[in-house]
Amino acid sequence: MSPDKASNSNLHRKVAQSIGNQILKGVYAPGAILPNEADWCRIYGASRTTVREAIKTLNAKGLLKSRTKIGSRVEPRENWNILDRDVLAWHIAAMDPQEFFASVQQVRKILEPEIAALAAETRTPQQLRAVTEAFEDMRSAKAGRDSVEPDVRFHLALLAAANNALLTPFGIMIESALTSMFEFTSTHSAEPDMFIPKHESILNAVARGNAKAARKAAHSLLSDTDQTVAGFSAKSPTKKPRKT
Amino acid sequence: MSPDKASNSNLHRKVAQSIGNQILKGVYAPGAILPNEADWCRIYGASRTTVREAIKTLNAKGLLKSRTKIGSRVEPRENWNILDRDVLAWHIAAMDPQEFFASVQQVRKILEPEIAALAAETRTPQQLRAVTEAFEDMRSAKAGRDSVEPDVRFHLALLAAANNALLTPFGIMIESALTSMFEFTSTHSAEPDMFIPKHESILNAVARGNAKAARKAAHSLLSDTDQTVAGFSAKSPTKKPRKT
DNA sequence: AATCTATATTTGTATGACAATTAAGCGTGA
DNA sequence: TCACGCTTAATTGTCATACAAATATAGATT
Repeated sequence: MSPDKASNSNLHRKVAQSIGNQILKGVYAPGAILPNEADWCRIYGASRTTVREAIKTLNAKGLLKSRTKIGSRVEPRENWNILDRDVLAWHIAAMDPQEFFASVQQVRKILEPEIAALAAETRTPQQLRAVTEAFEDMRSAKAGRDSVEPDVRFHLALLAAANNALLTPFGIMIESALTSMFEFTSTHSAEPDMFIPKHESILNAVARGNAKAARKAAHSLLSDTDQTVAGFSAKSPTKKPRKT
Repeated sequence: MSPDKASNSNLHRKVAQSIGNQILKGVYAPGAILPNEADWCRIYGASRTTVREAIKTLNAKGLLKSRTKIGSRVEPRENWNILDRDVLAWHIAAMDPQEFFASVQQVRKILEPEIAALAAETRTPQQLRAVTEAFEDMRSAKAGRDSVEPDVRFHLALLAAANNALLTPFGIMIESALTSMFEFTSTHSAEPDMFIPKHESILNAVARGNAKAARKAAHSLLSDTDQTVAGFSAKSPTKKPRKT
């Protein structure tokens, strides 16, 4: 059916991506049994070795559980490693964008202020320098496609400076969200300059070690982002919602 | 060296667990190149097929990246899927327990109040029922080993009721934390009865749809948990800290 | 009706071979 | 001396085939 572009080499990777995409799209729902390995071999024209490696990959990401004589069964959603880079990409591809942004913003509003606060309290000089550099690059890039990479880097550096390993998986979410959000903001030509001072406030608070101010500044930035999202949300055509 | 017990069947699983454990222990640091597949075959007395499936698993969890002619290189920590069930288990095995609990509590204090608030706002009747049932089971179990399972279920049901897919990975963390925390609280004979009213407050707030009260109740429960952790932290012998 | 047994299906493991990729060393020429 | 291209060797990637192990299902037995 869907060719599932997957330009990258590595056959087992392509197969994994294709099957993963189908699972996230709901072609195979949680609880369902997948076609067996021989079937996949025929479908993709690949050897069983290759197919098995693909399926092992999906097992490792929590999408499947394989058992002898049974086959591979799709796991319940709560076991999926949604913050895995690949799984998140498949998820985004399968989901209504607005719904996704709403989920992301909800989580960001919970986490990022606290991340900023933690960063203010625990950042090392090195970590502060990383944040600063990202900010400088962001400012000098000014606008356009070049500003998105430092922007992402800024938020990731902040996350790293929070010094809590259990929070790092959110880096992938932030990365995904900011880059795909840029697709919209650039199209809709929202001015990026207004965000620079907000970022600067966070940076300064973290530099001063002022957790409270960092929290507040991060909160303020997110409110602005919220408005941007709401802006293109209102304009963009509504996709049919999925109930799952 | 370490036999890495791994009682479960499936040879490739055992191999993956063993290698994964070694990576989390720091035997192979980020950036390092692992022994090649032929070496692992000799080490574990397994076929290359099996070893490759194990390595694919670790690739899928973000611990490794394999490339032709290079071998498998350990990825930087921020790419590790730390909230994956296996990775988290290896992490716990490798880490100083106190340090781990500190990280967990930090995250819980950030997330759980907001999760409770979201649950109050968005829970379906079914989801509320799941939370209620968990609470009832918890109350009837009273104490001992039987109370930990409903306790975990309570928190997971709450998480599900928050209706945000991006938060679900934390279920694994909560599960891990509560069960291993129980190892201590039972040993140190902390009374579990004092927690029941706190859970009840959360349940009631969620039932009433009162987000603010739910947030406050969850916060209050966590403060108590904090004290318990601090309690056995003070008593338990200090392990030598690891700088990583 | 219940229990055991045989069987068939599916994943799990092993072996051996060759392809594809590419780092590193070598050589050639400017 | 340096730069560039070529060869080579090391490692993962893919394939084909065979057999082992687990276990749901159906059938036989009591």
